[in-house]
Order: sequence, then C-alpha cells, then structure tokens
Amino acid sequence: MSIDFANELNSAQLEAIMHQGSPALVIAGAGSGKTRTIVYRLARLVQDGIPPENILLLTFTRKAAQEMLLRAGTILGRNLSGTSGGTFHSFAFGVLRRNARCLGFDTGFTLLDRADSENVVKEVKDSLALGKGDRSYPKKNTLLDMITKSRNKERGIDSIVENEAFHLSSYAEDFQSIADGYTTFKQRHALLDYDDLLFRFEELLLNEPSLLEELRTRYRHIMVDEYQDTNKVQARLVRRLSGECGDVVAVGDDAQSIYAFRGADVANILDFPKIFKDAKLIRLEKNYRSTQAILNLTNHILAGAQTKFDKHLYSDRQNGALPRVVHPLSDQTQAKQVVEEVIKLAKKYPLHEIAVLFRAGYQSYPLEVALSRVGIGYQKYGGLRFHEAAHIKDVLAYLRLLRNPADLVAWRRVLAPIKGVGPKTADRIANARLNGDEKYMAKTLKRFPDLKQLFNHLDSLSHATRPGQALEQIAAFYQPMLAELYPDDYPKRQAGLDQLSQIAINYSTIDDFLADLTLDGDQEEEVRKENALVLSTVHSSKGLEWKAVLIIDLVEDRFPSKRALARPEDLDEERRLLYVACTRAKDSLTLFVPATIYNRFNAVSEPATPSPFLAELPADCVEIWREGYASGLNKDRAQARNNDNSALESLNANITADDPSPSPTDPSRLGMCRHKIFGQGKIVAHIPPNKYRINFPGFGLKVIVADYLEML
DNA sequence: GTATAGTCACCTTAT
DNA sequence: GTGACTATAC
Repeated sequence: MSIDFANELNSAQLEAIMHQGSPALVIAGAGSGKTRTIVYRLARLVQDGIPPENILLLTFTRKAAQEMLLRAGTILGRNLSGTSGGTFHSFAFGVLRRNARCLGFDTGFTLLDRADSENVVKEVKDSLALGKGDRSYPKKNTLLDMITKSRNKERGIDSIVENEAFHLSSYAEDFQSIADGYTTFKQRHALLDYDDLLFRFEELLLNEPSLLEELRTRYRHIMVDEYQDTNKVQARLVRRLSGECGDVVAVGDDAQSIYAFRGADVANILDFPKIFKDAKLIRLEKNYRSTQAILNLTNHILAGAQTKFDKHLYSDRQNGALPRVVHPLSDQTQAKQVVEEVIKLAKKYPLHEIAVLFRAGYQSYPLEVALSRVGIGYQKYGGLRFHEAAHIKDVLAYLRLLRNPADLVAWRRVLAPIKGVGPKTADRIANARLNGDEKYMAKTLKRFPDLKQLFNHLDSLSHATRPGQALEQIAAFYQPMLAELYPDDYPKRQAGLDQLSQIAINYSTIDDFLADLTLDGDQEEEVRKENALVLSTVHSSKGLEWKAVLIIDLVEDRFPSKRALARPEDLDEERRLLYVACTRAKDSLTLFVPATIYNRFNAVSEPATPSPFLAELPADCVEIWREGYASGLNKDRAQARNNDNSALESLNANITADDPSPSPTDPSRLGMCRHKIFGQGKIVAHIPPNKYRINFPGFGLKVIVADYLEML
C-alpha cells in the first residue's frame, strides 16, 4: 500500500517529510501540523525502505514518542517498534546502562529523582555544617535549583546566583561547596541525577570512539521534536550523533520556548543553520487547530513580547466564537464558575476534550474540591507524581539496592522503619554491609533483631530478575510496615502499590522499570480514566490540544508567576507560556480573572490585579463577563475595559481603608525607586498591601513587591 | 543517637 | 493543613 502524501499534507509539510540526507530545521507554529509532519516523515522513511532500527526519534516525553510511532505504524499498516524513541534522558540512560563499565560503575548504578537529589543536597549541607540554626538559610529546593541551573546553563554557580537570585549572593561560596559535596556523594554511591545522564552520555561519546561510531551507524536518521526546549548539551549530543551533515530533522517553535528555567536555550534553534552545514529551513505557518478568533488573541499576546517573533498564525476556520474573559469575584467563586462552564461545555464536547490549565500545580486545588462535590471525574497532569509518594519510594528502594548495593539513598529508606535506627545508624549499617564489616554487623544484629529479617529478605530477593516477581515479594514484606506507617490512608496506598505491580509486569528488567519511573512520571496514565476532564499545568499541556480550554488565575503574581520574574527576560517566558496555553484550544477559549485571591498567610482574601498580558489586549478580540454579587455572570455590554482598573482600584481603596495595618497609599512615597534588575523607575501607583506599579525606562510598567525596591 | 511533640514559614514550572 | 526545623526526654 502506497500513501498519497501529496494529498494528505500541505506543500511545506510535504517538503519537510520528503527531505532527507542532510540537516533540516522545521519551524512549526502552534497547531501547524507539527506532529502530523513528524508522523508522516517516519512513515515516509520506512515506506522508502529505511529499516525502523535506523531511526531515532527524540521527543519531550516518552508518551509523545510512543504516540507518534503508533500513528506512523497505523498509516503504514506495520509495526514500527524497532524505532528508537524517547526523551534525551531515557535514550541516554539506555546507552549508559549498556556501557556501565566504561563509566566505572562495575556494580551498576541507580538514578536519583528530584526528591532524592534534594535530600542528598540537604545531607551535604548539614555535614558541612552550613546554615546551622539559620532559619532563613536557602532550602534544599533552592540549593538544588542553583546546582542544576548552573549545570544546565553551563555557567558557574556564582554567575547563576548573581543573575537570577541576587538576594542569595552572599551564599554563593556555600553553594559551590555544597555542589562539590553533592558530586562527590553521587560518585561514591554510584548515583546519577537527571543532568548526569546527559553529561555522562556526552563524555562516553567522547571517550569511546567505537561506541560513537556504532551509534552513528545505527541511527542514520534522527528527528528531534520540541527543539526550542533543548539545552546546550542536548544540542551537542544531536550534533555528535548525527555529524555535521547527517540526516537530522529538528522541529520546534521559538515562540513556544517555555523551559529556559531548566537551561533550555532558544539559541539552539537560531544557531541550527550555523552548527549544521547547509541546513534547510522549512516553515509551517498555517494553523489547523484553532479558530481565527482564538488566533487573533494569541497573535496579540505574542506581539507584546520584547523579543520579537516572526510569527503570525492564520486559519481557515473563520467562524469561531470570541474568546471569553470571565471576572469571578474571588478565586473561590472562580472554581464554581469553572464547574458551571464545564457542565455547559460538556453538553457539546466529551469531557476529555475539555481542559483547565493553570500556571502551578497547587492552583487547581479549590477546583478539584468543587469538581469532586458535583461528581465530575478529572485527570490531573503535572504537579505531584505518582512515584513520588513515600510508600512507592519505600518499595522501590529495595529494587534499587538489588541493582546498586552502594545506593546509600535507598539504604536509608529501607532501614528507616526499624525502631531505634536513625540516619546515622543507617549509614553505618549500610557501610558495614558493603565493606563486609562482620564485627559491627554481628553487634548491630543483636541490638536490632529486626535487621535479620530485612537482610534475609534482601538475600531472597537477589534471585528475582524480573521486576514484577521481585515486587510481589517486596510487597509481602512491606505490608505490615505500610499499615503501621500510614494508619489513616493505608488502603489507598495499598491500591497504589497494586497499581505499581501492574506496571512492573510489563518490564523484563529492573533497571528499565526503575529508570522509566524516574524518567517518565506519567506511568499512571496506563490506567487513565476513560472520559475525564483534564486538569493540567501549562508546562504539561505542551504539544496537546483540546476542543475547549479554560485558563484560571490570570492575575498578577500567579500568571505571570511572581517567583518567575527575577530578570527582565523572564516576563517574556511567562508570556510565551500564556501563548502556549491559549494555542491549545481548538474551538473555545475562556480566561478567568478572579478579582480577589485567598492568601493563606494571613487568612484573608486580597484584591488581585489582572494579568498584564490581558490588559494589553484590544477590546474587540474578547468578550468580557463579570460575576455580580447577586446576579451571577453578566456580559459586559459596554466592554468598558478602561473602567476595569479604576473599579479595581476603588475596590482596593475600600479594602485598604478597613485595614488597620500601615502603608496605605502615601503620596509622599510615590516618587522614584530603584530595582536591582530594572534600575531606576518612577512609582505610578501603590497596590496594597505591599506592591507598587512602577514605570522603568526601557522595561515599561511593572508591578513589584516593596521588598525588592529601594526607595529614593 | 533517636523519637516525639511543638513551632514556624510555606506553593513555580519538570526530565 | 503540612513539611521543615528545634527542643526535650529517652
């Protein structure tokens, strides 16, 4: 069966799928049929006689790769399972595992997930006696952030701190010592973190020319999806694997770059033609996903960016409803409004074609409560992961020890439930067992009789090679501890363990099972609900699409996130994030702007400023609705957007007047101020309780928390 | 060194 | 309502 490609694709897409034999960069706007293009190119290559084994497809999630391979297989009517597909990290892991000896890991190695890494970092910090008794000392999360940012951006920690966390500059030296200690710890216990996978892979390719040759011979055709979100080392890996003029097709969209915080470098896209000789450039600009009404809005969002994008999406779908901006009275009523909106939309679309998107995982909590109350099933993407739950990690620790007896992180977990054994004793026991210190072991076994059982259990496990089988034994051993450790919700956790066993059955090696869990958190989707509303962070929504999209909490501090705005260019990333969110919608787009946000710190609702990205939008590209105190939602007939701010400010004024705390709008303070990043600026307005709107020459209007300002 | 009860500050985003 | 840290007693 031959496929009529010309009939299935537009001319730019066709050009992309027919390209072969040299590097090409496909700049694919949102909804421009990027996935379709990759899928058809896969199919085209195989149809033209390329063995699937010679193709490498690198994507952002493993699921994306699987779906593309499945679709290509369906088109061709044959199985493409021979194709290598996955994330950079999982591909790197596979190669590293097969060559563990070249890395100096003779007894295997194990992976650290984010939480593991944080705990190691904290341990190192404590062992160096840094920040003792200092409550305001940077937390493990911040410490690891600095360390991995430094590695991903390939700049010194001091430079990262100076640029992105200037308030921590006095700790820069500490951070360096902690980073060094962290590296040493990982080496000593045969542990790799996410970043190590990429860098050790690169090292391996440099040190083992025969391996590089082998990989090059095998992977003659490389495709890389979401190229705008690759970092420097990933770009070098592609270059090294493909060679300067190999058959490599990178697909991406500079306007959708949303992982700069992780070291992603848009320059990779821009430099592609420099790094790869005679790279062909192909642009996909026609949008097949959204209505023109939605694209009008997304084009406006992008137009406000400081970094200009050469992008203007267009669609044939002219008859679309205007995107709606809904102003609920508070974030609590917002949840109610979203539920009502979902109920209405559900009459038109299946639930899984409707998504609610948000900036950060916690923002969906009130909504989750409201949904449960009315019995609407939902599936959440992003936020806490299945395998991060304590009981899952407990059980996995036994498996880790089987593969890497030096894994101290796992030892601590396994030993922790034994009464009388704390972190110190756990370390000692682990070391004694590793070094065969019989004397200490005998002594300790006498003191902690439970240890005997644990060791017997571990010994019996060592015969198990398949993860399903091993997990069965572990679950039996862990059972009594589960009930003891988690008396409140232990049935629920038991169900989680059963689910884990189900997943494990599909794997033939423990290494792959463990790696997939840490490298690809959404395993639980295998038991995904059939028809459920989708809740997702914007980051996790990348590459997906729905008939109807609702975005919540579009207010200053939340979207854009106040945590994300350390440097001027960070605002653009937040803007691109909103762009990604809005371009997920095919037919219907609704933006929620609550007038107040509940503040847990002082347990009151505080007035919120609408997201600056919305304030810029021309009045005719959206329809505005407001929630009244008594009357529910009303359409804003006048569309008097300019009154918006004044109404809000009078609301603010009222609240401030009732507030006994000091610092209301004081005209004498509305002078000049200085900000570490934006420089000197004129204060335009005070936004109670603690923010100012300031005009910074060159940067425009910004809302800044008073703590970050020096008043002049 | 460990267990436990109490106090205080806190939630980006994710391979 | 929780996780991270401290003080106190075993």
